[in-house]
Amino acid sequence: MKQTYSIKELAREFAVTPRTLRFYEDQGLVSPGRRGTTRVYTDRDRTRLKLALRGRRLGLSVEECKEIIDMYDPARPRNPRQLLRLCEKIREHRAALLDKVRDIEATLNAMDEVERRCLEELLAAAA
Amino acid sequence: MKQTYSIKELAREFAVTPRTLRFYEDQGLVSPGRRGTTRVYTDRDRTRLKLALRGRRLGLSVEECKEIIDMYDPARPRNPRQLLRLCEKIREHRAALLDKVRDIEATLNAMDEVERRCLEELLAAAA
DNA sequence: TCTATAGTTGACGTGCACGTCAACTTTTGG
DNA sequence: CCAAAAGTTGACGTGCACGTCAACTATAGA
Repeated sequence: MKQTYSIKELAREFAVTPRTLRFYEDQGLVSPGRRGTTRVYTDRDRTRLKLALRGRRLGLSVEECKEIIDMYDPARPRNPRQLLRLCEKIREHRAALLDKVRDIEATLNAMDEVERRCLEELLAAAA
Repeated sequence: MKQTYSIKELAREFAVTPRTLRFYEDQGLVSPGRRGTTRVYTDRDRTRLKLALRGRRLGLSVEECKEIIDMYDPARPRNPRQLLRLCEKIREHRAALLDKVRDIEATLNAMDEVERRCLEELLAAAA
């Protein structure tokens, strides 16, 4: 459990370029500290990056990732009204993710069907 | 089961603009016929659109959607070598989709955790 | 101390996926 | 028959997510 990371380290770990990490900083997704002029990423930055990249892979925009991650940030203090809003948002996001799961399932089913026909044809060709 | 569709009809059905459908045609994703100069979409076009938009929602590029849809097209004749390639590709795509499912599951778990803490806090605030 | 390596800030470029006119033609309902 | 609605082809604009220099600075190891 290292506490800090260089930009190169995190870029390599997450298979992105330093440019991407600087871009995400511009967008307010992470705010690494500085040692002199050099960026120093904490575990919190690393976690936010991990979540952001996960969101990106699922097709979310950087802005959407930021909003969600900010909202879910456990360090953020909240009043009951905000907590209710958060619960609401969670339900929305969950629904959106379940929609995606349905898309994936539909695609997987279609792929199974194609594969089945594919194997059938191979069998017929082998005869 | 209508056989043909206007550009407006399909745009409305899939909640995109006609511009998008023309763009997809430029990219070779669909090739509707013409009645005079007006586009006439068939059920095949409609199916390809449905698959394409599903792919888009999952974060694929239009080009990727096209490749996959072309490859899976049942109307396409294939020799055994191509069939084997297709099976290979299906395995790849399936693996990619399962990766996405894992991302979604991880996100859902994180959301459950946030919701749990959220409800706890609400409970504490109510006391 | 000197050099190689890593890091920094601009600033401009790029590919993608459309949006947004404009100018025009075509089709359809009254 | 004629107006309104729908459709067409360019062509340029836009927002996003970085890529790609350039020019410079900081730092660490021999």
